[in-house]
Amino acid sequence: MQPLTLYNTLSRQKERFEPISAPHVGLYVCGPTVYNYVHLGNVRTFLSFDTLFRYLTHIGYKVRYVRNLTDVGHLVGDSDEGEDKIGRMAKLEKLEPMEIVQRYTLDFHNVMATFNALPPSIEPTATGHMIEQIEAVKELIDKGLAYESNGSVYFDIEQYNREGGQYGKLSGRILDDLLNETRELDGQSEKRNPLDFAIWKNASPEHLMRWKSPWGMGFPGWHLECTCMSTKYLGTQFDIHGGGMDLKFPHHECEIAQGHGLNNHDPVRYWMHSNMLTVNGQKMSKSLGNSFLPSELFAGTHPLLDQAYSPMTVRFFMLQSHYRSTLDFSNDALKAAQKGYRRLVNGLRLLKSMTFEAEEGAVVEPKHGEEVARDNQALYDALNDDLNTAVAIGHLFSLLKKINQLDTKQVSMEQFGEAAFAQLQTTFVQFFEEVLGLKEETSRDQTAMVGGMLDLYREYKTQRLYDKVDQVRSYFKSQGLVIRDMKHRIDWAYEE
RNA sequence: GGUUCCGUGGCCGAGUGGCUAGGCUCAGCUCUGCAAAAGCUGCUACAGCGGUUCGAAUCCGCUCGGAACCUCCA
Repeated sequence: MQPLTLYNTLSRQKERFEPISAPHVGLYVCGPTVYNYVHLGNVRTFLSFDTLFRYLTHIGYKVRYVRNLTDVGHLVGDSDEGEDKIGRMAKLEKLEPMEIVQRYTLDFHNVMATFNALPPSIEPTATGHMIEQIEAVKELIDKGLAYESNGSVYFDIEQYNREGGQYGKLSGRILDDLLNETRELDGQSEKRNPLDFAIWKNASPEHLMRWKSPWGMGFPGWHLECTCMSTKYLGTQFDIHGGGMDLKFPHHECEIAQGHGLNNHDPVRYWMHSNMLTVNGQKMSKSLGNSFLPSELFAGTHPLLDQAYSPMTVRFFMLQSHYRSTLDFSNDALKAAQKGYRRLVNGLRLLKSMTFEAEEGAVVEPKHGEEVARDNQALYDALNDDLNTAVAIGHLFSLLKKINQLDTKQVSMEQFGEAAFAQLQTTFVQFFEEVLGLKEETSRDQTAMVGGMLDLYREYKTQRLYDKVDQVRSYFKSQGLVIRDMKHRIDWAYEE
C-alpha cells in the first residue's frame, strides 16, 4: 500500500493515513442541498473528493464512499430561525417539495457525470432517515445533552463541554470567545445558550415539510442528518470526512459534538476540507451572486467568459491547483488549462495507438526506462503528499514528452525499450484516466465535417473520379449516413 | 472586533531551510510544400523592511495588501 499522507484539519498537519480496518476505508462527504442548481464552486469540492476516492481505490483500498443529499432541514438566513430552503423554493415555484428535490437532484447527477465524477457508493437523503434522526434526538435528550423547548430540541453545548466535549476544536474556536461574541438574535429565547443548535425544529402548519415526533410536528436540524447517515453506513467512527471549508464551522463542529455526545468518542479520524473557488479573488457563492453554472460554462454564455469551456478542461483546470488552496476562476487561466489539457489528450491518443515493435538485437538505452520509472514514482509521491494533483500533472507532462518523442521518431522504439514503453503506457493511462478522472472528449458537432466531406464528394464527381466517389460513400455508410445524389442537389441523410 | 489563511516570473499555479516544479504566453532554433504539431533553447520569480542561519520564497518580527470563517453557503 502506498504511504499516503493527508492533511487533517483536526491536527492542522499532514498525517500518515491509516484506516481503521484496512483495506476498507469509510469516506463521507457532505453533499449539496438540492434546492437549486449546483454551481462550479460546489463542483470543485465534489471533484476534489472524487479524486481522493479514485486514488484510494487505485492504491488498493476498498472504499465505501457516502455522499448525502440534503433534502430538508437546511434553513435560509440566520441561525435557526430561517425557512427551510426546499420548502421555500417549493412555495415560490408552487411545486411539491419533492418536485424541487427531484429536479435539482437530477441536475446534480447530470453535472457530476458530465465532469466524469464517479457516483458514490451510497447517496442517502435526510428525509429517508427520519427515524434514525428522531432516535438520535431522543438519545441526546436521555443523555442530558439536549433539551426540548417549545416543540424544538436544542443541543446543549455547555453541558457537552462540562462532560469533556471540546466544542470548537475542529475550527480552532474557543468556547468562551464564541460565547462573548455571539450576536443577539431574534427567537433565541428558546435556547439556554445562543450557541446551542437545533437538532429538531418545531414546524407550524404552514410548513410544507414536517414529520410527527415526540415533540410534536417538526423537522430535523441540518447538522443531524450527517451524523445519523454517516453512523448508519460507516459506523460510529470512520476514516475520512470531507466537505468544503465553509462547512467547518458550525456544521462539522456540530457533527463532532453530536457524534461524541451519542457515542462517547469522536466520529471521524481524518477531517478534510477543500478550499473555495474564487472569482476575482472573492468566494464564489450564490448569495454573492458571482456564481457560474456549469451550463453557462459549457455554452460560454456567462458575461465574464469570452468562450465556452468543456467539462474536462474545467476538471483539468481544477486539478492543476491543490485542493486546499483557493483557485481563481478567469478566462486566461481557463484558456491555458484548455491548451494543456488538449496536449495531454493528444498524447493519450497517440500512446493508445502505438505498439511496441523493434528489431531483434536492438540496443536499448536504459535512461528512458529509468526516467519513466522515476516519473511513475514521482506521480505516486505527489498524490501521497496530501493529494498534490498539481505536481502529479507536472510529471504527466514529463511523460508526455516521451510520448511525443516516440511519435515523431526523435527517439526510436529500439532505444526506448519494450519494458519502458509498457510502463509508459500503463502509468500515463492509469493516472490520466483512472486517478485524475480525465478522458478524451470527442468533438460533439460533426456537421461541419460532414459538410466538408460532401464538398469533396461533389468535387470527385465533377472530375469523374469514381473510385474516390465510392470511397466517400462508404465512409458515410460506416457512420450510418447515406449520400442522396439528387438531380439538383447533393445532400446527406441518416440511413433508413 | 475575534480566529485562520494567503501575497511566487507577462498570466495561472506547485513548492515550507540548500537541489531551475509544471502549464500557458512570448522570442529563437530544428523539422517542414504550406500550415500545424513535436522537440530543443531562452525569459530564473518569490509583497516590503528587519532578524535568525554557513545558507530563507521557505523560520521569526513588523508593515502593506487580499481572502475565508465567526450567519445559510461546497
